Amino acid sequence: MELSCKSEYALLALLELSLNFDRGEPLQIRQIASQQNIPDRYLEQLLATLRRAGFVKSQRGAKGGYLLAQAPWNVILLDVVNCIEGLENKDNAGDAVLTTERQVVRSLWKNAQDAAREVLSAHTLQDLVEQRNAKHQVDLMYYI
Amino acid sequence: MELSCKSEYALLALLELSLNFDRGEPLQIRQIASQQNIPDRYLEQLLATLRRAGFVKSQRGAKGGYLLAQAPWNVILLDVVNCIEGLENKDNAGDAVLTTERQVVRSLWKNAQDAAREVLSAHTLQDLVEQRNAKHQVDLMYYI
DNA sequence: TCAATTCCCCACTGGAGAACCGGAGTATAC
DNA sequence: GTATACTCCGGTTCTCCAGTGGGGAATTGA
Repeated sequence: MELSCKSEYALLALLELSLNFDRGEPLQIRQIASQQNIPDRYLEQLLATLRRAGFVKSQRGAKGGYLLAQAPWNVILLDVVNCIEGLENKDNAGDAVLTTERQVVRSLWKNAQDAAREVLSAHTLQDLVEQRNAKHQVDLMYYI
Repeated sequence: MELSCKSEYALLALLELSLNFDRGEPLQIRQIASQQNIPDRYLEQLLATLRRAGFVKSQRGAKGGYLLAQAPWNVILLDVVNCIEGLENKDNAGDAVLTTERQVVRSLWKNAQDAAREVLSAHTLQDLVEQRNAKHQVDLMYYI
């Protein structure tokens, strides 16, 4: 459960696509990448993962690009992170038997993990959009 | 914020030391390691870190070993994890200016992190000891 | 039809950190 | 004064992240 560059990039890309959701026009990798200072060849891979997981749709050819596959308010952030982070289910039954102490430590850790997950599962892309718009207003006021 | 082997090993070692806290006799690396299936040469490094951070005391020479430096109910688990995990404060001001979107994503992530930290900061080694004792009882009952 | 554009797929590299091993040194107990 | 056990320093192996590169396929527009 760590926010790697990967997840951050993915969330940023989805956020950009959310901001463009109404227009219906696809956004190109290049545009998203330059907007958010992400290496474009790398972002390409992440978008491929997001596409395979059904978060975005792609459109090939000239004037192609990426579109959000679902409305922003239907996309749970936890799902995105799980998808991008690979969601490796560490099989506890893997290495034979765990000592009682190990079980206790693991279960405690699971509690902490779940607390973090709960936060992520309580928000959607729409929330990010709204926060970003609110913050954008504030930033503009300071600018003036 | 991830439970690496490192942190798990450290917590297990401290848990073992907690179980031995009343006796006042030091526990040797070898004993802890074999008890919990931890490579002993690796555990040595972790205990060194814990010693430098003041969580354990060491005693050299024959009949030496490690002792808990504080009572189990005074050791916050979050502190242990921070100590062992290195607690790298990622300076957001590092790479110049962050886009509004990046700030929003980061702050959301911070919320999730804090939720996890809160769980860890709410428990001490004593809690682990109690859970382990309770679970041990249950396991014994099943065994009979 | 053809060229430009854009996504698609596979493979590779470089670096960082995790996990772990070995050896020489040093303090302590008996 | 010797065996015990920690201490410190270094090295190795492995995996994954971050980023790069090249060739191929689909679509648009002329």
